[in-house]
Amino acid sequence: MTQKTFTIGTLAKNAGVNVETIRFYQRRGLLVEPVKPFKGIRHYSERALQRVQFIKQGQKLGFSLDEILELLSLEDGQHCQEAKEIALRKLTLIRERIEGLRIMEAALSNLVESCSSNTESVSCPLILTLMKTSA
Amino acid sequence: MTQKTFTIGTLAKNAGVNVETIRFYQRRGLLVEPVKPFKGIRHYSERALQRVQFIKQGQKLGFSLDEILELLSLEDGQHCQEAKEIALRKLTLIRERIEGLRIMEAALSNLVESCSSNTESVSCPLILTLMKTSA
DNA sequence: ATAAGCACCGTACCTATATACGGAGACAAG
DNA sequence: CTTGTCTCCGTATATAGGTACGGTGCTTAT
Repeated sequence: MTQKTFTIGTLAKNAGVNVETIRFYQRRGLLVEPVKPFKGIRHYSERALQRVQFIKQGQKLGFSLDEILELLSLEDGQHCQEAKEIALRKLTLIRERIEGLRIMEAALSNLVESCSSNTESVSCPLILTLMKTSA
Repeated sequence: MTQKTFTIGTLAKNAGVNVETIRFYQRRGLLVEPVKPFKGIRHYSERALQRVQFIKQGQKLGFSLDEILELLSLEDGQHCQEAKEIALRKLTLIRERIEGLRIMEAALSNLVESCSSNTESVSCPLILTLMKTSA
């Protein structure tokens, strides 16, 4: 089984990020810097690519790099009790976020609908009102 | 009907933010700076408070201030066609985000469960694997 | 009528998350 | 065996989102 590997440049390209970003993540401890062979260049694994993709996805979902670091620590195998605590904390946060997004979703689709039955101007006090209830 | 009003300080306190943050939001156009009575101080409405709360909630849900500005523009009454377009764009984004969060949620609760039946160490390749499918 | 506590304002500074730059060495293609 | 394209590394700069500072001048309680 030949393991696919990347240079930092191809890794970055595959992940859709800048080379400097990879180096930045290494400094931040989000990625391990692979050993550099004497007089050679570093090689990155498929797994490293997955990690970068995970980081980007995590960011889209609203997590900070520090939070993502915690999530990645789960991936690395942990003592059970600690892993469970982290996971439960994140679960709570995630569920709250989903709930908040659902409320926004409802407000917006309501707006779209009232907009479709009305060619004049619309406003959406709904957004504020709904947000209040969840704040 | 006596309208409740706030000074910038009480507004900030009620919203749980710093006074400077209110001023910052004004500069960014997220809040209107109320007129300043000659030789007096500005007064903020209940509505301004709701807006600040909305901004903070939006941030928790992963929106940038620019995105929140767009969402707030819906609140202000808009020409219908434009409002609908904005709303639909945001709806797509929100639905994607919810979906991504649900995947994370599944991965994490799976981890918690496998952790409960196992007092040793655990790892969670699930997270990466699931993320891959959604990336 | 004076001292405390805000409001007002401009400007400076801070943290997180990158992105850019510049010089030196590696490597593949012609 | 040169030339162009990488990598490597340290350092500098950029952008978003605040937060702090310092001076001035209201109001308000004493």
